[in-house]
Amino acid sequence: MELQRTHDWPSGEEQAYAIQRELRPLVRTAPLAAPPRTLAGLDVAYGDSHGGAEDRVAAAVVVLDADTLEVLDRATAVGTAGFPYVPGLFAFRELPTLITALERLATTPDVLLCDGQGLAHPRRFGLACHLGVLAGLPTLGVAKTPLLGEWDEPGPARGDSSDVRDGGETVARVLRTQDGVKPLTVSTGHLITLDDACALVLRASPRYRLPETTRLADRLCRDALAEAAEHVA
DNA sequence: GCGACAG
DNA sequence: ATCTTGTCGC
Repeated sequence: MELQRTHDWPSGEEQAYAIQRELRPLVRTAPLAAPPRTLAGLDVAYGDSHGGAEDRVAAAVVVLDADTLEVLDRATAVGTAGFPYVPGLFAFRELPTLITALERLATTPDVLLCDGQGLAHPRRFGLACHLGVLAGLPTLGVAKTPLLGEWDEPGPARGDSSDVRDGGETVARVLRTQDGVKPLTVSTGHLITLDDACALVLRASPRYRLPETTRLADRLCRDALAEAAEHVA
């Protein structure tokens, strides 16, 4: 698929904040235009240290049939993080390599399931929102741990959920994808509603805590990283 | 000022 | 994210 190269990559935090201020108004929370036929999972694996801008990274995208969860397409890319890990600026670290992987996809997915936050972000512009604007596609954020907000503990069963509130607004929902497991934090990215985002995450998680999209993308980017490592040796 | 902080 | 043994439970 093709992506729009909307902006140059920031070299420092101030530039990164400026880009977030500029792009945030473009985010739209809206019902899906049509029932998605395909879902894409995205993830990134790290090679070297732990937070530096020079860290080796591998990104992966896996496209699944929205109903059968059968794998339809996949792509990977290896590169450098290019930005240090700063909570709130996380997208600048993973997006370059993720975008390269997306461009190598033979197809265009209907929805992108991102590893991290969407609206549940200090400036309401997490990775899922950012990628949604750049790709012009519906996106949602699925995070294993929350970044901010307050919420009540959801019920113990699969499907139980509770809204996450921050600064007087609902920014996400904690969602139990299996009985008794720790809930995931789901938030809207772009061109989707929170209800639809949660429904899709639940549908993509028939057996494990994490959706099949992220599980498969996680495996694929780890493999890509290992393969890149021995390509050197 | 202090602590917390997606991956 | 990543480094890692044993251990509790279905």
